[in-house]
Amino acid sequence: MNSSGPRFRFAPSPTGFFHVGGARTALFNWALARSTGGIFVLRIEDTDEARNRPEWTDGILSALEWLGIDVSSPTFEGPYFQSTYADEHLRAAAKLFETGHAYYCEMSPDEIAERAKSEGVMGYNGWSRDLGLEPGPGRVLRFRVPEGSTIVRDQVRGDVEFDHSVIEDFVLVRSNGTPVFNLANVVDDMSMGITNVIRAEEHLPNTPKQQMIWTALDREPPAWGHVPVLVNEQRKKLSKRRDKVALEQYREEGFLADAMVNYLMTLGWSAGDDREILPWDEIVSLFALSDVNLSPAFFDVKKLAAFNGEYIRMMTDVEFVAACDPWLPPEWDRNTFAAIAPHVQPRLVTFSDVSGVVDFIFQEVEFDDSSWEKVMTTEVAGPLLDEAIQRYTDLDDWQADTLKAILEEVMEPFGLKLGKAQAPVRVAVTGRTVGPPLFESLEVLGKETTLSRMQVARGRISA
RNA sequence: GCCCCCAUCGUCUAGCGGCCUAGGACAUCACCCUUUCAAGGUGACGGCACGGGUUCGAAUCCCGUUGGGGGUGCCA
Repeated sequence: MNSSGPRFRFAPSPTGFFHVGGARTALFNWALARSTGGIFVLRIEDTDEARNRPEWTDGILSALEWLGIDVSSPTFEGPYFQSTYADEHLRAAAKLFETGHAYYCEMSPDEIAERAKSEGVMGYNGWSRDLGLEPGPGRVLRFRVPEGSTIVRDQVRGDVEFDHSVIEDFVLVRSNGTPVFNLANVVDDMSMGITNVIRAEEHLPNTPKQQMIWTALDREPPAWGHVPVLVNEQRKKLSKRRDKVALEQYREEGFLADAMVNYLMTLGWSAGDDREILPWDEIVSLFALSDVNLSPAFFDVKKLAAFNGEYIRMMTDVEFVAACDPWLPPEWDRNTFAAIAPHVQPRLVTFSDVSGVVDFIFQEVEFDDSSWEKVMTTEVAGPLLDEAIQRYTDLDDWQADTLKAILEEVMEPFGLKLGKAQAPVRVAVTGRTVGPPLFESLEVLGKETTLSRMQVARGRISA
């Protein structure tokens, strides 16, 4: 364990999927841990009993791995589980009680609401503060918020001051004896030696409370850093109810981890020059909290897609073919695919689209109605196909260049340009008006299949 | 309601008092290239929320207004 460098942490609560916002927070922490020679601690905050599935932890780990956060590297530490530290949380609670920083309260939420209403105050107003209650069933432990104010020194937003008069005596331990987030979080950070807490802005209002606990426990609070939240098109915080936030979903749709990582890092941060596509190592060396923006950023899938296309085009042929593999039906011949792959690479946005682009090579053609309507109902389609079929039938040198040259000869009497002339052949062979370059496709498809498809299509025109 | 944060093209951002006639990227549109569609190239469109200050000089500093966001749990 590195005891000298800074110790960052990422503390997600398991929910069954990995939130893209969480991914960004994790990445920010990871980048900082890397560039400072520090440690990235993973702590699963599983104290809420409703959130407690062992397999969800595996999901978090594999999501982190996918993002390039190497859980087996010396920079990584954990995972720790908050639920296993309940004793420590309670010990801290007892200490706070003993030192007078906390007190017991037996008012139920209903009672509090009632009394607040009748007295015209906002929430809990410290009614049990000086009752001197001892611990007991049905009693919660509350923090005694002192007079004054707390200044949170935030590395991304500067100093933020909170007046204690607007912070009520918050609960540390529930009436059932379990610790609440604010307490558990702080105690864990203490015992794990956390020096830097970098998290989303939604935690900023919690921070004065947590800082008060640090101080009450006689410890120096960590360096805070609250990064802006990610929002949807309506500028609301990304929520799993309404928005597509599961990292796993993007992964399944064929987004590249590198593209996702690069994109996420540019949300609220930029390298400073005019580049946004840049390798992770460079991001690490350039990233600084002081350069992080202060306003919420829209998670724009369109731009993510653009990044993805960019990353796809940066791949070598071999890398591209390998990357496509999981998205291709196992029975499709990989050598055949490799032959056409260079032509599909610049046309792909996500890998989930790949099979739909080349399917005609591996399976029966299905004629797309509107494509057929568009090009096969013209007067030239039939005669042109007849001529092309005949010329192709006599051809032995079945190569893209030759196939193209022949069609150019064929089209001449019709007074067509290649763009128009290739259309009937394309629809005949692929079923659609759009697709990979035609003659290269025909070459890959082979003479026999090409010709039989052209003949079938020719017959269909007559019928 | 109260507390806190924020405010440059539609979006993500550069800008940290003069280099700004505000730069880049995505999206959109046009043209070029072209074997359809992409990719690529060129270009266009488009922004400092508003009002006061401060200053010789404000996108940049201060105040206010407006707008947006976050929080306000015995959730995390």
